[in-house]
Amino acid sequence: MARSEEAAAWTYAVYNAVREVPYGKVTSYGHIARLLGKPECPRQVGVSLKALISATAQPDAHYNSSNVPWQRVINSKGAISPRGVNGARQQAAAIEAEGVQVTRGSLGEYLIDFTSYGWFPDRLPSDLSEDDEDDNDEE
DNA sequence: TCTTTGACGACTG
DNA sequence: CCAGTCGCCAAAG
Repeated sequence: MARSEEAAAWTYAVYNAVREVPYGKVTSYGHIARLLGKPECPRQVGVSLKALISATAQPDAHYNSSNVPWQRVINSKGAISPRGVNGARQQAAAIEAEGVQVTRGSLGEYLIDFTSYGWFPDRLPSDLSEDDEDDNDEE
């Protein structure tokens, strides 16, 4: 498959995986990458989420900022990635709205306690269903 | 067309 | 604990 198609497939896979993060829970870019079988590409997860279309621009898009819980993905340090004061603040507000406690670091970072809110399953719930077949080959 | 820059993260010194 | 390196690769300059 062509590179562009692979890129698109990866992006959709990221969106689908993020959709499985439960309400009120958070996970990391790296964990999403690991769940998708590409542990070396946490950065590409960020690239995909960055490309997520805003719900305001396209309310009916199959994937947009309102039907993909992008706010539940933070970095491995348990902090909302800086990227721009506005963006981080916006994400903090969105995740707090789900009841997740967000604290401020000494440098103004938004921190979330993985012990209380982390979601790090070994496999995606949607993949577990395929697992009840007797023989299947993983990816 | 080539170079830089990131919503990252594991590893090294 | 902090800083630098590397893998990855789509966008932006």
